[in-house]
Amino acid sequence: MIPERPLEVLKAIVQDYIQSNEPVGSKSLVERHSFGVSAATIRNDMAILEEEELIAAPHTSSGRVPTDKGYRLFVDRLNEVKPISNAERAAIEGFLSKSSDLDETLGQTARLLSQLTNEIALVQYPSLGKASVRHIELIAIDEKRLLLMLITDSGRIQQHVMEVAAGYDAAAVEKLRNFLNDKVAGKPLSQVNKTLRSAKDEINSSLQALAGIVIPEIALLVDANSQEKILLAGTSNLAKRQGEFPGSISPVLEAIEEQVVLLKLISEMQADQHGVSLRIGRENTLDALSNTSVLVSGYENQGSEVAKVGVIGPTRMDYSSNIGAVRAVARYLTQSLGGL
Amino acid sequence: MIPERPLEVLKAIVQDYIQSNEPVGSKSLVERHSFGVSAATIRNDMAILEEEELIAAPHTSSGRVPTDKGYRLFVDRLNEVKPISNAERAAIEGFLSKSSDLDETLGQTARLLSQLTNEIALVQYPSLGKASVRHIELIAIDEKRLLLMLITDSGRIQQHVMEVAAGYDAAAVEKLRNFLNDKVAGKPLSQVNKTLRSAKDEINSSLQALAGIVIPEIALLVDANSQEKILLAGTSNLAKRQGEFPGSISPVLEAIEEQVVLLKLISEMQADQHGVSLRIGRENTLDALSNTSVLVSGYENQGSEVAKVGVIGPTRMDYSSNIGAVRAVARYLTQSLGGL
DNA sequence: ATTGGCACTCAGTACGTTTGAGTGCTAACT
DNA sequence: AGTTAGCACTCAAACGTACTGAGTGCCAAT
Repeated sequence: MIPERPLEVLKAIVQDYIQSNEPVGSKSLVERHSFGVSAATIRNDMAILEEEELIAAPHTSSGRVPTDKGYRLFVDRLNEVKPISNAERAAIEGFLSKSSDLDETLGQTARLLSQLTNEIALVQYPSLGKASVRHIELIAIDEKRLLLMLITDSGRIQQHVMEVAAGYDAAAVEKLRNFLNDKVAGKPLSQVNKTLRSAKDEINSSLQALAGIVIPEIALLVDANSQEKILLAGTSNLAKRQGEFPGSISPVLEAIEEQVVLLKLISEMQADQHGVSLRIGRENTLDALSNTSVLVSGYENQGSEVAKVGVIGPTRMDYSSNIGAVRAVARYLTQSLGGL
Repeated sequence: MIPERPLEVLKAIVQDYIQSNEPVGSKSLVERHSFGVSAATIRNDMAILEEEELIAAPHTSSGRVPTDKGYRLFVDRLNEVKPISNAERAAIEGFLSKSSDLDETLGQTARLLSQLTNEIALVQYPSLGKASVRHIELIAIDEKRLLLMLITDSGRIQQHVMEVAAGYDAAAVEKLRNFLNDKVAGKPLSQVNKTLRSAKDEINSSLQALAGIVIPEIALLVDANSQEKILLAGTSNLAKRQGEFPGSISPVLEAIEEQVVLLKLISEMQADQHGVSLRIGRENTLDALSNTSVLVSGYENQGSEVAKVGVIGPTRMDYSSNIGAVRAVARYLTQSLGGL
């Protein structure tokens, strides 16, 4: 395998390049790090690294730049995760403690993470794939309108207001609610629609009219529920650095605004030993993201449901800090949601 | 005042410049439009326009570019609003008809408008300033948790799940709900907190513990309610055109991600004769937006509440089309929300 | 009021030169 | 065998110079 010193050289190259955004050459390397050997020796080591495709030269005689493979080795074997500073920790705690509802909390989290990392932050809404119905509520708002609520065992609540023909009966609403809860409470969301469809016939004929309105609305809520969603923040962070970014940033922005694609991408990613999961450059199957790295960590809502939170930035990102920040934010988010 | 032909020339300059993004000169002007006069004459007219600061030259000998003042005159006096195409109308109707809840609808609207205009779209959440409480609902989810809901007369619903000390009484919950509704139903949101604070003493002592938990939560919901919010879409549209954009786009992105500032800006804007409201370049008090125009129109939710929807783009934007698109989207949005 | 003519301006482009950071290789050294 | 100094070589970027052409401004003629 590759001997020790060349690996140290790779580490130094990655660090210097992340800092300066300039291809780094042998001379500046020996100046800034104390290898105890001369530039010529470093050059030999760099030749080895280049042989292994861990670094590459943008053009024939220039400094070297890490390849995706180089970053990967760096992250996996050379990089110590930098713990977040106390100030940052305080910021996270301050931000998340005053959260009120889920939307608010996730929005805050995204903004916070984008400020912490100076990258684009993403927060996936908790998936409801495995959730089941805790309760269905029907409330009369006024003479013509009913409020339908769907409460899942993960604590997520969705509601919808329906117009119904005037003059329904309060007792009927009560009856229908009890009927519905009998049928679907405890059932996983995925089975709600089927269950209700087959139960339709059992309904007391006096309730049929009302049920005919309510049941399709339940179906809508269930569908809306299972549709996943991603929140973004800090898009300007990418724009701010368009100079340091190879190529154009607009395909990147387009790609990540395309929720479906992004969801697919992050759902494919499996957590590694750090509890975080990282795709570097072309490791992303998306062409538009071939110059960016995607870094995510899972967080938990109510102990079981899991979704992801993370950042997207140039492959030349500060992995040490970002991994620390993403991990910390995911942890605090889990904590904050547990208490919701 | 300025005679007729120079105004026609200004119109042509604006149109050509919007199309080509090149400073436009007298020669190309006579080529592309049939003024029936020679380039030299057009030059004289251009001298008048320059005198009036309606156009300016980027450098001594080059074509002319409209100034903010030029765009303003163009929009106010020369521009016919281009009605949206049938295809676009169909797209809007298709999109908005399948909306389910408010969040969904507004999100769709933002995306739609950004696609229609190729600009950044913004949608303000309906303001709740004048809304009042229709109903407060308290529901027991399980032994330890209560669901609190706040329903306003505009149909917006907010909910929050609270942990309460185990072993509260179902009857007590019922009582507290009735008490709360007696006190605040029909009251404007702005008075809810005050009313509840002064009503605290009237509460039956057996309910005090529960009320002590619930009332602060209501306050939180009210506050969250009155906090305004803006949705953005199509940020990549700006990045896509960074080439045609003078200066850097990142201050712009930063500015519009700063909700507070943006809210202040659009709330200052008053609708003009077209039902839309437009700030061109430096007319925006924000420095960061000195190269952009902000175009908004009001929409209505449930007949009275009003919020804004619009686009942000370079001053060099297609005002004809964009005004048409924003107007149409605002109209359809009002319509779609009316039926919610 | 309009026009053709003309000198003038200046961003942009093309092209050759210089500069310097950096490489790769070899031969000497430990 | 690993390390090093030395050196020829490469090439992007910076710089300088010249050229081009779209466009102006002005004047005298119509």
